[in-house]
Amino acid sequence: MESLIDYLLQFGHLNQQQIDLILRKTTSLELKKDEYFSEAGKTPKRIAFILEGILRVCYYNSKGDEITKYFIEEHHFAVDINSFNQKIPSSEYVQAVTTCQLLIFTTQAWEELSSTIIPWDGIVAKITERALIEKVNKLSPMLSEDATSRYLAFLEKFPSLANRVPLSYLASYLGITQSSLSRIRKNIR
Amino acid sequence: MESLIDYLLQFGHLNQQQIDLILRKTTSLELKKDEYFSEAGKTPKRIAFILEGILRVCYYNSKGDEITKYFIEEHHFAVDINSFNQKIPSSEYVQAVTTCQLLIFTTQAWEELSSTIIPWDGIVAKITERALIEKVNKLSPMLSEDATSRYLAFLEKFPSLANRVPLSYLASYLGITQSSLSRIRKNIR
DNA sequence: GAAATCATTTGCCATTTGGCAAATAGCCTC
DNA sequence: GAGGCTATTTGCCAAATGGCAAATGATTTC
Repeated sequence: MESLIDYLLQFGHLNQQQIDLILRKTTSLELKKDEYFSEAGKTPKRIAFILEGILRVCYYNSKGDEITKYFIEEHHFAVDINSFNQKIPSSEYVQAVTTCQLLIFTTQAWEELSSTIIPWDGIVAKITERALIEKVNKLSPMLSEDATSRYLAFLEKFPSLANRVPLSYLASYLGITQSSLSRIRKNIR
Repeated sequence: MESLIDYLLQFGHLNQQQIDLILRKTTSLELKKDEYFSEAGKTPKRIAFILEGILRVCYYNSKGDEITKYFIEEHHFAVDINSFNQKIPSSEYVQAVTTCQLLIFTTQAWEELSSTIIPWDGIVAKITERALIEKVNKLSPMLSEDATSRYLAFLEKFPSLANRVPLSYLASYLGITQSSLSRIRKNIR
Protein backbone atom coordinates (compact mmCIF):
# COMPACT_ATOMS: atom_id res chain seq x y z
CA MET A 1 0.00 0.00 0.00
CA GLU A 2 2.74 2.41 0.92
CA SER A 3 4.50 1.75 -2.33
CA LEU A 4 1.49 3.21 -4.16
CA ILE A 5 1.61 6.35 -2.06
CA ASP A 6 5.38 6.65 -2.38
CA TYR A 7 4.95 6.37 -6.09
CA LEU A 8 2.20 8.99 -6.30
CA LEU A 9 4.11 11.42 -4.12
CA GLN A 10 6.97 11.44 -6.62
CA PHE A 11 4.64 13.27 -8.97
CA GLY A 12 2.94 15.80 -6.70
CA HIS A 13 1.88 16.62 -3.17
CA LEU A 14 -0.98 14.89 -1.36
CA ASN A 15 -2.08 15.51 2.22
CA GLN A 16 -2.95 12.75 4.65
CA GLN A 17 -6.66 13.11 4.07
CA GLN A 18 -6.20 12.71 0.34
CA ILE A 19 -3.93 9.73 0.85
CA ASP A 20 -6.51 8.03 3.04
CA LEU A 21 -9.18 8.67 0.47
CA ILE A 22 -7.07 7.17 -2.30
CA LEU A 23 -6.35 4.06 -0.29
CA ARG A 24 -10.02 3.64 0.57
CA LYS A 25 -10.81 3.55 -3.14
CA THR A 26 -8.56 0.59 -3.82
CA THR A 27 -9.21 -3.12 -3.66
CA SER A 28 -6.58 -5.82 -3.42
CA LEU A 29 -6.41 -8.49 -6.06
CA GLU A 30 -4.15 -11.44 -6.53
CA LEU A 31 -3.68 -12.36 -10.15
CA LYS A 32 -2.24 -15.84 -10.63
CA LYS A 33 0.48 -16.49 -13.15
CA ASP A 34 -0.93 -16.53 -16.70
CA GLU A 35 -4.28 -15.02 -15.69
CA TYR A 36 -5.47 -11.99 -17.60
CA PHE A 37 -6.06 -8.63 -16.00
CA SER A 38 -7.77 -7.33 -19.12
CA GLU A 39 -8.47 -8.64 -22.57
CA ALA A 40 -8.54 -7.40 -26.13
CA GLY A 41 -12.02 -6.55 -27.30
CA LYS A 42 -13.19 -5.50 -23.86
CA THR A 43 -13.35 -1.95 -22.56
CA PRO A 44 -11.03 -1.68 -19.56
CA LYS A 45 -12.92 -0.96 -16.35
CA ARG A 46 -10.04 -1.05 -13.91
CA ILE A 47 -6.55 0.26 -13.37
CA ALA A 48 -4.00 -1.82 -11.50
CA PHE A 49 -1.03 -0.74 -9.46
CA ILE A 50 1.44 -3.61 -9.19
CA LEU A 51 2.52 -4.20 -5.61
CA GLU A 52 4.36 -7.37 -6.52
CA GLY A 53 4.99 -9.30 -9.71
CA ILE A 54 5.28 -8.62 -13.42
CA LEU A 55 2.60 -8.14 -16.05
CA ARG A 56 2.95 -8.10 -19.78
CA VAL A 57 0.95 -6.43 -22.50
CA CYS A 58 0.47 -8.45 -25.65
CA TYR A 59 -1.54 -8.55 -28.86
CA TYR A 60 -1.83 -10.49 -32.07
CA ASN A 61 -0.26 -8.92 -35.13
CA SER A 62 -1.47 -9.15 -38.70
CA LYS A 63 0.32 -12.47 -39.21
CA GLY A 64 -1.46 -13.91 -36.18
CA ASP A 65 1.66 -14.07 -34.06
CA GLU A 66 1.29 -13.21 -30.43
CA ILE A 67 3.53 -10.23 -29.70
CA THR A 68 4.63 -9.12 -26.24
CA LYS A 69 4.49 -5.34 -26.49
CA TYR A 70 6.10 -4.66 -23.14
CA PHE A 71 6.54 -5.84 -19.59
CA ILE A 72 5.25 -3.81 -16.66
CA GLU A 73 7.26 -3.92 -13.49
CA GLU A 74 6.43 -3.72 -9.84
CA HIS A 75 5.34 -0.32 -8.57
CA HIS A 76 3.86 0.80 -11.83
CA PHE A 77 0.33 1.22 -13.09
CA ALA A 78 -1.08 -1.15 -15.66
CA VAL A 79 -3.89 -0.24 -18.04
CA ASP A 80 -4.43 0.36 -21.71
CA ILE A 81 -4.55 4.08 -21.06
CA ASN A 82 -5.94 4.96 -24.43
CA SER A 83 -8.86 2.54 -24.21
CA PHE A 84 -9.46 3.38 -20.58
CA ASN A 85 -9.66 7.12 -21.16
CA GLN A 86 -11.75 6.89 -24.27
CA LYS A 87 -13.86 4.03 -22.91
CA ILE A 88 -13.35 2.00 -26.05
CA PRO A 89 -12.42 -1.68 -26.38
CA SER A 90 -8.76 -2.43 -25.95
CA SER A 91 -6.73 -4.16 -28.61
CA GLU A 92 -4.35 -5.67 -26.09
CA TYR A 93 -4.22 -8.27 -23.39
CA VAL A 94 -2.71 -7.60 -20.00
CA GLN A 95 -1.52 -10.85 -18.48
CA ALA A 96 0.32 -11.90 -15.33
CA VAL A 97 3.79 -13.17 -16.16
CA THR A 98 4.27 -14.07 -12.52
CA THR A 99 1.64 -14.21 -9.80
CA CYS A 100 0.88 -10.59 -8.96
CA GLN A 101 -0.41 -8.67 -5.97
CA LEU A 102 -2.36 -5.73 -7.34
CA LEU A 103 -4.22 -2.71 -6.05
CA ILE A 104 -7.27 -2.04 -8.19
CA PHE A 105 -9.09 1.19 -8.97
CA THR A 106 -12.40 0.92 -10.77
CA THR A 107 -13.23 3.49 -13.41
CA GLN A 108 -15.71 4.98 -10.99
CA ALA A 109 -13.21 5.23 -8.16
CA TRP A 110 -10.67 6.75 -10.51
CA GLU A 111 -13.11 9.38 -11.67
CA GLU A 112 -14.18 10.17 -8.12
CA LEU A 113 -10.57 10.77 -7.21
CA SER A 114 -10.27 13.04 -10.21
CA SER A 115 -13.16 15.19 -9.09
CA THR A 116 -12.29 15.13 -5.37
CA ILE A 117 -8.56 15.55 -5.21
CA ILE A 118 -7.40 18.76 -6.85
CA PRO A 119 -3.89 17.66 -7.77
CA TRP A 120 -5.04 14.20 -8.94
CA ASP A 121 -5.33 14.94 -12.64
CA GLY A 122 -1.97 16.64 -12.67
CA ILE A 123 -0.31 13.72 -10.93
CA VAL A 124 -1.95 11.23 -13.26
CA ALA A 125 -0.89 13.26 -16.29
CA LYS A 126 2.71 13.25 -15.13
CA ILE A 127 2.65 9.53 -14.44
CA THR A 128 1.16 8.83 -17.85
CA GLU A 129 3.68 11.03 -19.57
CA ARG A 130 6.59 9.43 -17.76
CA ALA A 131 5.39 5.91 -18.50
CA LEU A 132 4.92 6.65 -22.18
CA ILE A 133 8.27 8.40 -22.51
CA GLU A 134 9.92 5.36 -20.97
CA LYS A 135 8.24 3.11 -23.49
CA VAL A 136 9.35 5.25 -26.41
CA ASN A 137 12.88 5.39 -25.05
CA LYS A 138 13.00 1.66 -24.63
CA LEU A 139 11.57 0.93 -28.06
CA SER A 140 13.50 3.45 -30.14
CA PRO A 141 16.98 2.07 -29.67
CA MET A 142 15.78 -1.47 -30.31
CA LEU A 143 15.40 -0.76 -34.00
CA SER A 144 19.00 0.23 -34.44
CA GLU A 145 20.52 -2.60 -32.43
CA ASP A 146 20.94 -6.24 -33.34
CA ALA A 147 19.11 -8.98 -31.50
CA THR A 148 22.00 -9.83 -29.19
CA SER A 149 22.27 -6.25 -27.96
CA ARG A 150 18.54 -6.10 -27.45
CA TYR A 151 18.68 -9.27 -25.38
CA LEU A 152 21.56 -7.94 -23.30
CA ALA A 153 19.66 -4.71 -22.74
CA PHE A 154 16.69 -6.75 -21.58
CA LEU A 155 18.92 -8.68 -19.18
CA GLU A 156 20.07 -5.41 -17.64
CA LYS A 157 16.58 -4.03 -17.36
CA PHE A 158 14.89 -7.19 -16.05
CA PRO A 159 17.70 -9.33 -14.62
CA SER A 160 15.33 -11.42 -12.58
CA LEU A 161 12.95 -12.12 -15.43
CA ALA A 162 15.04 -13.62 -18.18
CA ASN A 163 14.86 -17.14 -16.88
CA ARG A 164 11.37 -17.02 -15.44
CA VAL A 165 9.63 -15.88 -18.59
CA PRO A 166 8.72 -18.29 -21.39
CA LEU A 167 11.09 -17.93 -24.29
CA SER A 168 8.16 -17.10 -26.53
CA TYR A 169 7.24 -13.95 -24.57
CA LEU A 170 10.78 -12.71 -24.58
CA ALA A 171 11.44 -13.52 -28.22
CA SER A 172 8.37 -11.65 -29.43
CA TYR A 173 9.27 -8.71 -27.21
CA LEU A 174 12.72 -8.59 -28.77
CA GLY A 175 11.31 -9.02 -32.23
CA ILE A 176 12.99 -12.32 -33.03
CA THR A 177 11.98 -15.98 -33.19
CA GLN A 178 12.31 -18.36 -30.31
CA SER A 179 15.04 -20.34 -31.98
CA SER A 180 17.06 -17.22 -32.69
CA LEU A 181 16.80 -16.22 -29.06
CA SER A 182 17.80 -19.68 -28.00
CA ARG A 183 20.91 -19.46 -30.19
CA ILE A 184 21.74 -16.00 -28.89
CA ARG A 185 21.55 -17.30 -25.35
CA LYS A 186 23.88 -20.12 -26.19
CA ASN A 187 26.43 -17.79 -27.72
CA ILE A 188 26.46 -15.46 -24.75
CA ARG A 189 27.24 -18.05 -22.13
CA MET B 1 -2.55 30.20 -37.29
CA GLU B 2 -6.00 28.70 -37.44
CA SER B 3 -4.56 25.24 -37.74
CA LEU B 4 -3.02 25.68 -34.27
CA ILE B 5 -6.36 26.69 -32.82
CA ASP B 6 -8.20 23.91 -34.63
CA TYR B 7 -5.69 21.49 -33.23
CA LEU B 8 -5.97 22.77 -29.66
CA LEU B 9 -9.76 22.73 -29.77
CA GLN B 10 -9.71 19.01 -30.47
CA PHE B 11 -8.47 18.55 -26.93
CA GLY B 12 -10.63 20.97 -24.95
CA HIS B 13 -12.66 24.14 -25.04
CA LEU B 14 -11.18 27.62 -25.33
CA ASN B 15 -13.10 30.89 -25.58
CA GLN B 16 -12.23 33.66 -28.00
CA GLN B 17 -10.35 35.64 -25.41
CA GLN B 18 -8.18 32.66 -24.58
CA ILE B 19 -7.60 31.98 -28.26
CA ASP B 20 -6.49 35.56 -28.82
CA LEU B 21 -4.14 35.35 -25.88
CA ILE B 22 -2.58 32.15 -27.16
CA LEU B 23 -2.03 33.63 -30.60
CA ARG B 24 -0.46 36.74 -29.12
CA LYS B 25 2.10 34.55 -27.37
CA THR B 26 3.37 33.01 -30.59
CA THR B 27 6.04 34.13 -33.00
CA SER B 28 6.43 32.95 -36.56
CA LEU B 29 9.62 31.29 -37.64
CA GLU B 30 10.75 29.90 -40.93
CA LEU B 31 13.22 27.08 -40.52
CA LYS B 32 15.09 26.28 -43.72
CA LYS B 33 15.66 22.72 -44.81
CA ASP B 34 18.39 21.06 -42.73
CA GLU B 35 18.43 23.80 -40.08
CA TYR B 36 18.10 22.76 -36.47
CA PHE B 37 15.24 23.81 -34.27
CA SER B 38 17.00 22.45 -31.19
CA GLU B 39 20.17 20.58 -30.49
CA ALA B 40 21.42 17.83 -28.25
CA GLY B 41 23.21 19.16 -25.19
CA LYS B 42 21.10 22.32 -25.02
CA THR B 43 18.08 22.83 -22.81
CA PRO B 44 15.07 23.45 -25.05
CA LYS B 45 13.66 26.93 -24.61
CA ARG B 46 10.93 26.85 -27.24
CA ILE B 47 8.07 24.73 -28.46
CA ALA B 48 7.16 24.72 -32.12
CA PHE B 49 3.85 24.08 -33.78
CA ILE B 50 4.40 23.07 -37.40
CA LEU B 51 2.22 25.06 -39.77
CA GLU B 52 3.94 23.65 -42.80
CA GLY B 53 6.75 21.18 -43.41
CA ILE B 54 8.29 18.18 -41.71
CA LEU B 55 10.75 17.95 -38.85
CA ARG B 56 12.70 14.96 -37.66
CA VAL B 57 14.12 14.06 -34.28
CA CYS B 58 17.50 12.36 -34.34
CA TYR B 59 20.37 11.37 -32.10
CA TYR B 60 23.65 9.50 -32.18
CA ASN B 61 23.60 5.99 -30.81
CA SER B 62 26.40 4.22 -28.98
CA LYS B 63 28.01 3.15 -32.25
CA GLY B 64 28.08 6.77 -33.40
CA ASP B 65 25.46 6.27 -36.07
CA GLU B 66 22.98 9.04 -36.57
CA ILE B 67 19.51 7.64 -35.93
CA THR B 68 16.27 9.27 -36.99
CA LYS B 69 13.97 8.61 -34.06
CA TYR B 70 10.83 9.89 -35.72
CA PHE B 71 9.36 12.40 -38.12
CA ILE B 72 6.96 15.09 -36.98
CA GLU B 73 4.24 16.09 -39.37
CA GLU B 74 2.43 19.30 -40.09
CA HIS B 75 -0.01 20.43 -37.45
CA HIS B 76 1.82 18.86 -34.58
CA PHE B 77 3.97 20.21 -31.78
CA ALA B 78 7.69 19.63 -31.77
CA VAL B 79 9.81 19.62 -28.64
CA ASP B 80 11.78 17.18 -26.52
CA ILE B 81 8.99 17.17 -23.99
CA ASN B 82 11.01 15.50 -21.30
CA SER B 83 13.89 17.97 -21.47
CA PHE B 84 11.55 20.90 -21.84
CA ASN B 85 9.51 20.02 -18.78
CA GLN B 86 12.44 19.16 -16.61
CA LYS B 87 14.56 22.00 -17.99
CA ILE B 88 17.47 19.68 -18.64
CA PRO B 89 19.64 19.37 -21.74
CA SER B 90 18.15 17.37 -24.55
CA SER B 91 19.83 14.33 -26.00
CA GLU B 92 18.22 14.81 -29.38
CA TYR B 93 18.35 17.12 -32.35
CA VAL B 94 15.22 18.51 -33.97
CA GLN B 95 15.93 19.31 -37.58
CA ALA B 96 13.94 20.55 -40.57
CA VAL B 97 13.58 17.84 -43.17
CA THR B 98 11.86 20.32 -45.46
CA THR B 99 11.66 24.07 -45.05
CA CYS B 100 9.14 24.66 -42.28
CA GLN B 101 6.78 27.42 -41.23
CA LEU B 102 6.58 27.26 -37.46
CA LEU B 103 4.74 28.98 -34.65
CA ILE B 104 6.98 29.34 -31.65
CA PHE B 105 6.18 29.50 -27.94
CA THR B 106 8.98 30.42 -25.58
CA THR B 107 9.19 28.64 -22.25
CA GLN B 108 8.00 31.83 -20.62
CA ALA B 109 5.01 32.21 -22.93
CA TRP B 110 4.13 28.57 -22.39
CA GLU B 111 4.22 28.94 -18.64
CA GLU B 112 2.18 32.13 -18.76
CA LEU B 113 -0.48 30.33 -20.72
CA SER B 114 -0.41 27.58 -18.13
CA SER B 115 -1.09 30.00 -15.32
CA THR B 116 -3.60 32.16 -17.20
CA ILE B 117 -5.76 29.73 -19.11
CA ILE B 118 -7.51 27.29 -16.82
CA PRO B 119 -7.94 24.44 -19.29
CA TRP B 120 -4.44 24.86 -20.74
CA ASP B 121 -2.66 22.24 -18.66
CA GLY B 122 -5.39 19.73 -19.33
CA ILE B 123 -5.25 20.34 -23.06
CA VAL B 124 -1.48 20.09 -23.09
CA ALA B 125 -1.60 16.87 -21.10
CA LYS B 126 -3.99 15.33 -23.60
CA ILE B 127 -1.89 16.43 -26.54
CA THR B 128 1.24 15.03 -24.94
CA GLU B 129 -0.44 11.75 -24.13
CA ARG B 130 -1.81 11.39 -27.64
CA ALA B 131 1.52 12.17 -29.26
CA LEU B 132 3.36 9.67 -27.09
CA ILE B 133 0.78 6.95 -27.61
CA GLU B 134 1.11 7.43 -31.34
CA LYS B 135 4.85 7.05 -31.12
CA VAL B 136 4.57 3.84 -29.11
CA ASN B 137 2.00 2.47 -31.52
CA LYS B 138 4.18 3.27 -34.48
CA LEU B 139 7.31 1.80 -32.94
CA SER B 140 5.90 -1.38 -31.45
CA PRO B 141 4.88 -3.14 -34.63
CA MET B 142 8.17 -2.26 -36.30
CA LEU B 143 9.97 -4.82 -34.19
CA SER B 144 7.85 -7.69 -35.39
CA GLU B 145 7.83 -6.80 -39.07
CA ASP B 146 10.54 -7.15 -41.66
CA ALA B 147 12.19 -4.18 -43.29
CA THR B 148 10.03 -4.29 -46.40
CA SER B 149 6.83 -4.12 -44.38
CA ARG B 150 8.24 -1.28 -42.33
CA TYR B 151 9.07 0.61 -45.47
CA LEU B 152 5.62 0.02 -46.91
CA ALA B 153 4.07 1.21 -43.66
CA PHE B 154 6.18 4.33 -43.87
CA LEU B 155 5.00 4.91 -47.43
CA GLU B 156 1.41 4.78 -46.27
CA LYS B 157 2.01 7.08 -43.37
CA PHE B 158 4.18 9.63 -45.18
CA PRO B 159 3.43 9.14 -48.88
CA SER B 160 4.79 12.54 -49.81
CA LEU B 161 8.03 12.14 -47.91
CA ALA B 162 9.59 8.95 -49.21
CA ASN B 163 11.26 10.58 -52.17
CA ARG B 164 12.04 13.91 -50.60
CA VAL B 165 13.90 12.60 -47.60
CA PRO B 166 17.53 11.54 -47.82
CA LEU B 167 17.85 7.80 -47.86
CA SER B 168 19.97 7.95 -44.75
CA TYR B 169 17.22 9.51 -42.64
CA LEU B 170 14.72 6.98 -43.76
CA ALA B 171 17.01 4.00 -43.40
CA SER B 172 17.97 4.84 -39.83
CA TYR B 173 14.32 5.43 -39.00
CA LEU B 174 13.47 1.99 -40.33
CA GLY B 175 16.42 0.42 -38.56
CA ILE B 176 18.25 -0.74 -41.67
CA THR B 177 21.24 0.38 -43.73
CA GLN B 178 20.99 2.66 -46.70
CA SER B 179 21.96 -0.05 -49.11
CA SER B 180 19.34 -2.42 -47.76
CA LEU B 181 16.71 0.25 -48.17
CA SER B 182 17.89 0.94 -51.67
CA ARG B 183 17.52 -2.76 -52.50
CA ILE B 184 14.10 -2.92 -50.92
CA ARG B 185 13.00 0.01 -53.04
CA LYS B 186 14.23 -1.70 -56.14
CA ASN B 187 12.36 -4.90 -55.33
CA ILE B 188 9.09 -3.13 -54.73
CA ARG B 189 8.91 -1.29 -58.03
C1' DG C 1 28.97 23.48 -68.46
C1' DA C 2 32.87 21.11 -66.11
C1' DA C 3 34.57 19.85 -61.86
C1' DA C 4 33.64 18.76 -57.43
C1' DT C 5 30.67 17.07 -54.04
C1' DC C 6 27.13 14.39 -52.28
C1' DA C 7 23.46 10.75 -52.65
C1' DT C 8 22.06 6.42 -54.31
C1' DT C 9 22.61 2.05 -56.40
C1' DT C 10 24.95 -2.12 -57.16
C1' DG C 11 28.19 -6.17 -56.68
C1' DC C 12 30.32 -9.29 -53.77
C1' DC C 13 30.50 -11.87 -49.87
C1' DA C 14 29.90 -12.47 -44.67
C1' DT C 15 26.75 -12.59 -40.97
C1' DT C 16 22.36 -12.71 -38.95
C1' DT C 17 17.97 -14.35 -38.68
C1' DG C 18 14.00 -17.23 -40.17
C1' DG C 19 11.48 -21.59 -41.16
C1' DC C 20 10.85 -26.11 -40.31
C1' DA C 21 11.41 -30.38 -38.11
C1' DA C 22 13.62 -33.44 -35.07
C1' DA C 23 15.85 -34.07 -30.72
C1' DT C 24 16.28 -33.03 -26.07
C1' DA C 25 14.98 -31.26 -21.66
C1' DG C 26 11.76 -30.03 -18.16
C1' DC C 27 7.51 -30.50 -15.92
C1' DC C 28 3.09 -32.38 -14.61
C1' DT C 29 -0.11 -36.01 -13.76
C1' DC C 30 -1.47 -40.19 -12.33
C1' DG D 1 8.56 -43.43 -11.69
C1' DA D 2 6.46 -43.83 -16.47
C1' DG D 3 4.05 -41.70 -19.71
C1' DG D 4 2.45 -37.52 -21.73
C1' DC D 5 2.76 -32.58 -22.41
C1' DT D 6 5.05 -28.47 -23.26
C1' DA D 7 9.21 -25.68 -23.72
C1' DT D 8 13.67 -25.26 -25.44
C1' DT D 9 17.52 -26.45 -28.17
C1' DT D 10 19.64 -27.86 -32.30
C1' DG D 11 20.56 -29.02 -37.31
C1' DC D 12 19.87 -27.84 -41.84
C1' DC D 13 19.25 -24.76 -45.31
C1' DA D 14 17.03 -20.46 -47.25
C1' DA D 15 16.24 -15.64 -47.02
C1' DA D 16 17.25 -11.13 -45.27
C1' DT D 17 20.40 -7.83 -44.02
C1' DG D 18 25.04 -5.82 -43.26
C1' DG D 19 29.73 -4.18 -44.62
C1' DC D 20 32.57 -2.39 -47.85
C1' DA D 21 33.87 -0.44 -52.06
C1' DA D 22 33.11 0.83 -56.67
C1' DA D 23 29.95 2.65 -60.04
C1' DT D 24 26.44 5.52 -61.20
C1' DG D 25 23.47 9.44 -60.74
C1' DA D 26 22.21 14.01 -59.01
C1' DT D 27 23.23 18.53 -57.39
C1' DT D 28 25.97 22.44 -56.39
C1' DT D 29 29.47 25.66 -57.28
C1' DC D 30 32.24 28.48 -59.77
